[in-house]
Amino acid sequence: MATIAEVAARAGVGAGTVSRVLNHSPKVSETTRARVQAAIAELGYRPNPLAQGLSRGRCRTLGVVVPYFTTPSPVERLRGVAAALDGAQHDLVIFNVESVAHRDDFLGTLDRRDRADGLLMMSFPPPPTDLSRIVAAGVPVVLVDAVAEGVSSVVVDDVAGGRLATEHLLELGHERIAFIGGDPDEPLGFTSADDRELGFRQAMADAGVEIDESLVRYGTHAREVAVAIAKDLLRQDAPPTAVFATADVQALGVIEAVRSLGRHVPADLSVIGFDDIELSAYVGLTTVRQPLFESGQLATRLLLEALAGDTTPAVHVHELPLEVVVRTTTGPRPPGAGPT
Amino acid sequence: MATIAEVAARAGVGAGTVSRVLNHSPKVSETTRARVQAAIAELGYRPNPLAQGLSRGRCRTLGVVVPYFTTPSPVERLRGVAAALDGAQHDLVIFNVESVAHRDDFLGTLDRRDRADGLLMMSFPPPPTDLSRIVAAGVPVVLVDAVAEGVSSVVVDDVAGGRLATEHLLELGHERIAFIGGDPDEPLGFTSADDRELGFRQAMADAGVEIDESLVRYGTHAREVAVAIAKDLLRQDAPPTAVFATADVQALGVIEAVRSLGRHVPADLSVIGFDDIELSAYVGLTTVRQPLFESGQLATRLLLEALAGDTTPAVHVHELPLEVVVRTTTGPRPPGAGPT
DNA sequence: TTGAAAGCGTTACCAC
DNA sequence: GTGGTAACGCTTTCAA
Repeated sequence: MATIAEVAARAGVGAGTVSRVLNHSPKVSETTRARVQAAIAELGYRPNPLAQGLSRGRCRTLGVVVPYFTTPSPVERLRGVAAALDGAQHDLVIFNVESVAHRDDFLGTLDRRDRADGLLMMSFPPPPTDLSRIVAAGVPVVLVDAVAEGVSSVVVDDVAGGRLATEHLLELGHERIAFIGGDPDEPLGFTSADDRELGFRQAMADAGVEIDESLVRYGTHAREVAVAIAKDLLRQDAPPTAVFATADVQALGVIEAVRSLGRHVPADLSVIGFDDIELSAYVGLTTVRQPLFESGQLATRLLLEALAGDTTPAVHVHELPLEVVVRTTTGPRPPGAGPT
Repeated sequence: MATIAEVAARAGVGAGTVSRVLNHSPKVSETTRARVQAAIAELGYRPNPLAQGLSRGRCRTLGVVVPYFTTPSPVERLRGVAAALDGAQHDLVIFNVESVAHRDDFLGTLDRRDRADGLLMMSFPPPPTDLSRIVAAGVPVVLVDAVAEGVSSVVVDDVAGGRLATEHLLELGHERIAFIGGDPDEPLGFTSADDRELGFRQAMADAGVEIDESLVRYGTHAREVAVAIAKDLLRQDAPPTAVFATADVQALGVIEAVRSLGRHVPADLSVIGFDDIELSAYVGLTTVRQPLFESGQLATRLLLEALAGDTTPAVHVHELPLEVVVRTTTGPRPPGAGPT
């Protein structure tokens, strides 16, 4: 592999000049530039990224810290990241988080420009001390689906989303509405499900409909868990006529449970989810759509901007719109469905 | 950020000694080691990866070159990669390929240890010249779902898989079997669908069943494409009673088409796919399961082995098993379904 | 406009 | 065992 020194020798110039040509410095005469470029071409020279990184203090790498990066929502977001990164001069490094230990490992070491030029953190609230250490170290950070003092973020209004979902069910005449939230023991502390619950409660209160707390459940995103919850819900004396699950993967589990009991969606149970993952369109799940792809794309753009400009862009919370996508899993409350 | 020099100064030793402590060299006395470690702890020192990389000629990074990394099969494979990488001292860099230009860009620049210590290439046959250039540069490569001279790979027997799928349908009594292969204009030159077609043709021939070439179609993995093909197939005068789609995503499109025509699976049409992506289990798709997760995991292990040992491991083609997973989308040929 | 040389932070070789 | 000191390959002053 040719080095800058060899190129310089061949072109009969100093290494500095080659570097200037490489970095499009305007202060190089046309003739030398041509000569250097010829030498570069002849030698098939490409700069060593490690050396550039060491010298410049950056490493042309974008890190994405993301829990369970192969699950549907993160994947959609990463699709957006990849799209925004296309053509940009940065490699995409994935820091997959599956436990608090993972998270702390990564966050503990990413507070320097030699590991990643910029960081995207997705769907988990970074511990404030880690975050501020990283920011203080001069590593630009953009949060997706989380907010924190001093860093830009891309979010949706989960409370409003919870309200939207609930209102949709209320409008269809449902009153015995079950709610399935996130795992309360989730170690990474995701908050969006809680916010959606808040929206659920607000909408119910606004509609003057009392919540039957026995219909409020929580569970992980494992399909079996949602299946079990739904079965239990349906076996009650007074089963719900509708369910709001705070994640599509849970909603899909609910549908599976309904079918396995020989019941039908939405005739016996209306189901609305949240996210609008790819699978949902296929299955016909009614859901609150959040722009997952766009969130990754926008966040990446913000990060690239922060990297490009020498002036740090203003900290801003970008809110993406939410929208109820009505498909086939929600319908009017069945006429004889118990006392209101 | 503390440097090795500062640590050395604080510990009252030379930088070399600190380096030795860092790299667990045995030739350091216990007392100095303790002193150095104390200094490291006090200063919160962590070595600069860029500098280490430059000096050592490696960069503790594993690159995965993968087309459409957010589609179901690659995602499953990446899950295996991440699992195998857990705890390993390497960052995961994704080189997402969506065009020949992408591919050539990456393959053109990845022939050096300063970009990635090792490379996984998934599901596309790397151009031989690129591959040999990379290998010649000393970058260990493992192929997944592709084979090439001189590099280890993890594969399945796609021909046998095509046979398996076809035999399953034949055993159910089907004879008018449609086939949906991959896009012949696919620019990256995936070959697995072609091999599966070969297996399809072999099995049909072995069973003495003639193939109606009007039932042999090709298309991309976009769902609409499979939907269109299936609709067209079903509108024929003598429609098929079964379909073998070489990818689950296509099979799902077929099912969608059947339903949209008011027909039923498998009563009107049996459908078998290939891959066994996560969605397939959910939908109940009968399919030929290939160990996607395991392929990524095994390939990563092989690569890590190659990186760890100073002796290059023997080149070997690892074949993973294939298996028909019978679920609910295939059934016996309906009695009155046309002449055999 | 250009060359020379001093970093950037490690590792590894060579003496002691 | 340990310190000193070249690399490693680039960027970026500083002079000229």
